[in-house]
Amino acid sequence: MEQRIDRIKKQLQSQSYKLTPQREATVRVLLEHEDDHLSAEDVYMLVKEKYPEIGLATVYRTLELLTELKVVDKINFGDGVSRYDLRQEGADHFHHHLVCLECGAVDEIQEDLLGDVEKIVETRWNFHIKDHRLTFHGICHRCHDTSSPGHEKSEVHQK
Amino acid sequence: MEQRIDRIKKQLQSQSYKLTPQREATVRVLLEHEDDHLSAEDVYMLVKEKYPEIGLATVYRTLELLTELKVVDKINFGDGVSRYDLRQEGADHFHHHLVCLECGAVDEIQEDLLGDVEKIVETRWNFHIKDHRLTFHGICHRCHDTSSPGHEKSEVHQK
DNA sequence: TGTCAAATGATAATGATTATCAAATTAAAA
DNA sequence: TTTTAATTTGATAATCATTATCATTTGACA
Ligand SMILES: [Mn+2]
Ligand SMILES: [Mn+2]
Ligand SMILES: [Zn+2]
Ligand SMILES: [Zn+2]
Repeated sequence: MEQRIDRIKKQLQSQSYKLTPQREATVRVLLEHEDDHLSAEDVYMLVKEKYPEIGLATVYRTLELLTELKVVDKINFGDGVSRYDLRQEGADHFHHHLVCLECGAVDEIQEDLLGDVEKIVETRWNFHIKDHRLTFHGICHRCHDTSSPGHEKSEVHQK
Repeated sequence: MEQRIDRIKKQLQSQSYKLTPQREATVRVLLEHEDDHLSAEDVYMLVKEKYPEIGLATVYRTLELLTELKVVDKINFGDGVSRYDLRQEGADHFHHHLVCLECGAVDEIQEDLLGDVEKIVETRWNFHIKDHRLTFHGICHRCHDTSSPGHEKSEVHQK
């Protein structure tokens, strides 16, 4: 955790940005919720618990900055808000998502899986890939397994 | 074209919706701009040319309805607006997109390409796929081919 | 300690989308 | 054809996420 923050600090400083207390508090929230997909508002609420003076604009600015530095990825699942997803350190590709239409859960796929597809796109479309977004919509294993009557909703659902 | 509209009409009627003149005008605009990725506002402007009395709210409602019927897919490329993309008739999967970071052009990939990946996701994650969204971000063939000095921007760029 | 750019927080502004509601249209019933 | 009831529409207000503004604070450094 501390090492992770330290590396982000160095990354900021390498572009002559400072790791202010507000920025650090925001990064800590992101690290502590690595598996979630928080909106700016979500992050704001969580940071406030530890750093009540922080302003919403600062959270937006910090998330914007972290996106620029590729510390986080900004993603949109189609419910009118942007969500921010911490990148795996050293991962050269953004991970994929499984969005459940039943319970709203968002699960992650860290494996690449797209190697062959990207090779085809690069050569056949002559398109030089820098990044990608892959999201599957469907029924998650929890909703799938459970027989229809009275299966509870996941707590990980959006909105 | 007329046949295509006729089939959409039937699809609407099968759910007891009417193909009103406003809806037909909207569908025509979508068909005439099949390769583009229009925002609601874009559609509104274009429909107004043929049907000036139409209201913006009606366009939004029509696009919403067509999304429900899976005539169009709603997609978000990360510039604060939703875009509406006519589905290929009979295609069981939404097509993929290539977004150029240089000129903003959005190209389409109609081929599936994801067959193997989906098989893996279905079995290994026990996730029942209903739909997907795949977008590559990178440098398109036009910007790639052209040597850096003075290559013009595509007309297909967003915003 | 004094200086200056960077960063912050409060708040106003913007812009896309949605909600509201009275009027118009439509299809079916009488 | 008239009546009726439900659907659809257009104008406009409301909402909500995000961005812009600006006065104040902070931090690094001379
Ligand atoms: Mn994720
Ligand atoms: Mn498309
Ligand atoms: Zn589920
Ligand atoms: Zn390009």
